[in-house]
Amino acid sequence: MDIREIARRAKVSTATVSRAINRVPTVDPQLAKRVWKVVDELGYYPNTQARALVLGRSRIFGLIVSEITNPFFPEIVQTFEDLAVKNNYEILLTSTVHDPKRMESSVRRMIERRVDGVAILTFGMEESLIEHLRDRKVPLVFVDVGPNIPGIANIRINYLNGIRQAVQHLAALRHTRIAFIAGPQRLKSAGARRDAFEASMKEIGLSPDLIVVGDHRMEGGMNALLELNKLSDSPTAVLCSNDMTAIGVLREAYDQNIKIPEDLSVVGFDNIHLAEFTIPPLTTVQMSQHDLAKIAFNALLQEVEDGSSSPERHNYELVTGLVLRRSTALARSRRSAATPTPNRVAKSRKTPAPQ
Amino acid sequence: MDIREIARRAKVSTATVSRAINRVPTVDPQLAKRVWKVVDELGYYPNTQARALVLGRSRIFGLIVSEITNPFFPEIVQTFEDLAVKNNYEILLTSTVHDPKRMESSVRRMIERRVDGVAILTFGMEESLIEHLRDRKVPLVFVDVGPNIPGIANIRINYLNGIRQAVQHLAALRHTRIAFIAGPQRLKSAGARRDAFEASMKEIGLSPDLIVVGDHRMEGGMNALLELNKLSDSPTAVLCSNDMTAIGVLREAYDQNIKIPEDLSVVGFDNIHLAEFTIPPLTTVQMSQHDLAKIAFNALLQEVEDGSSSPERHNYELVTGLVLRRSTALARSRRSAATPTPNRVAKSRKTPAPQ
DNA sequence: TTGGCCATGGTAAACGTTTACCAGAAGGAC
DNA sequence: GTCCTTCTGGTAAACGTTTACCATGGCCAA
Repeated sequence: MDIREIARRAKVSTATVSRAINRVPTVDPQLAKRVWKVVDELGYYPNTQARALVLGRSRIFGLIVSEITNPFFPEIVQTFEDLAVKNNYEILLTSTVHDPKRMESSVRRMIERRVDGVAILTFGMEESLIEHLRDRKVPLVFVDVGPNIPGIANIRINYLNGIRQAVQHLAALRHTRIAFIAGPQRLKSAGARRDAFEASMKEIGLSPDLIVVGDHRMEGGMNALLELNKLSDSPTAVLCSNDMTAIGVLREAYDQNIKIPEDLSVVGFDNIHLAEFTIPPLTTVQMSQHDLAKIAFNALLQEVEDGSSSPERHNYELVTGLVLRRSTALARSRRSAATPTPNRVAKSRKTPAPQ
Repeated sequence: MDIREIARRAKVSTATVSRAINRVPTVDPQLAKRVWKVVDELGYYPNTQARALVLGRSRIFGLIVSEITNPFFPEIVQTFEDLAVKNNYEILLTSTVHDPKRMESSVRRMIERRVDGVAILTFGMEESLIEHLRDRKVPLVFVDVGPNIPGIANIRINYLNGIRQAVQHLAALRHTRIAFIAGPQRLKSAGARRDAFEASMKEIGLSPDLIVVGDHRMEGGMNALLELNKLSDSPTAVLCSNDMTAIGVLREAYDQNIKIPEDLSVVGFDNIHLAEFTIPPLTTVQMSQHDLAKIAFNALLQEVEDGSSSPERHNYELVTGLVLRRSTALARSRRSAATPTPNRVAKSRKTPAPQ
């Protein structure tokens, strides 16, 4: 169904229909009413791609995340979505699952669909891809230390702040053997967290040598704790590069019958909603997903609406801070050296579902 | 940058460029090579909206979920995305957050963007909205008992199967006071789960009267357990309408110092990835998100590619089954009636993050 | 009455593709 | 050499909008 169809039935021209629909004030109220009547009767919806074609604006924002199944991201996506509906935008979501090929196809898809802007929340993206976007003048916003390409909005995250609080919190609880479970090495954001950890440790005269790398997922957290416990002088506290890792640690500790927080203090990072519901509830570094999404969206919106990308708008900073819950406690004066008895049950109980 | 620009530089017509790009075999290999060279040099990407306009196909599928922050959905979205890239589709995601207004705008957006099909994974949608879509001949696929509109593909979920297994499992562990924490009442899917519970209980001669309603979120699970424990004859086992609810139950039990599974057996539903990482790991009814997404996607794909919507393809069934982990155990012969001592800490510890 | 100005709506071009249709070249048969 | 066929590539219309530009008609002033 056409705008022409509407025009025919309302006995006006397509121009008038278009004007009526877009509420151009110069159109006679009588005519407008006639047009709207037909529109409603026929259940006509304008074709956005035709409109986009002539307007040169698609009203679509791209959102590239690294892994939608990591609960960190859905919270961002939801806020982004909320803002999108409010502003009459769509969001084109891609999840790169850390795969370079997928990153490439993400970027390609964004360009082919002629999105009006892209928010990049995946961290290991090749610079060449980003330049590809920049060359087409697609407004871009980066979260975190993106490659330092001039003219691209960056939301810097102040990791140090929150991580320093976490480390000092642990130190105040008399922990000295504090381990860090890092994220995937190629991720800049993971690197930044790790750097913040090292800096914070050194600040208070502790050596940040207990570092093992995970994968920002629960599985990695489990393995990391396993590894940490093999050490002769295993830590009394672990700081994790993200909450999912911490959840894995909690889980592995349960298997090993290590009591949290009595035997081991655990701190996460991100403060995803879930962190309030772990057992025990997770002390973690907060970084507001909501604010993050909001800043990203508005940065894009401004750039496309104003056209201008004033340089002072190009740097945003997101603060982080510690939120205390129940996964941290005073370090034991002397931690028992005996290997804790595992209560891991036989594998055979993990019956796969019939299918 | 245009197809015309390419044509000019390659010294051919736009028709040839189009044909070369789309790999039409009748075009001379020499010419094709010339075209591709220019395309690569200029970094040209076809404009999909122009293409969609003339083709009458947008290569976009709509995906309406009820709450992207519920971990159940991201797993579906991921699979959907995977299939989308493979088949050169985009997905237009909307999250209705149980808001009728958002459902309406979801549908409107889908239509305006001229999606080629819609998968509906939100459950309380008004029939009128659905008919709106059907009237425009948009291929539709429903998960679960959608309204019974003929000509719309339905993925029926066999709840009874899995829930019966769960109930029988609990009964075999000598539980007789088995409670059910239902989902939001207006959700048909939640209703179906509840019905399956009631039927399964009756089958083995137990009365399904211990039912309290939650919200399919962790908060609701916590409240529900609170309520259940107020009862004089509180249950020794709880079956939850979804895993998030179960996670809430676990969490509340922790606060109340109720040991899982010794004092209380807990069973979830959905088998989200997280269920393997709760404490204790959650026994739950499995329903493969992956399969679900796959079926939904393929149903849509077939309908748009074949055009035909053969009726036998209109009904799919997804099986469910129990997966045993560690949140269930033998019922205590006599459960202590004493109220368990809460170990809930003072509220003041829940320090909000600085901001 | 006539000329000019405003207000309003219509005509048609443009956005960037695809493809039906056609034109021209090449080659073969007579 | 002429005609027919085949193969390949070009011309132009179409997809559904928006909007610059123009036409019309009404009103007022002289």
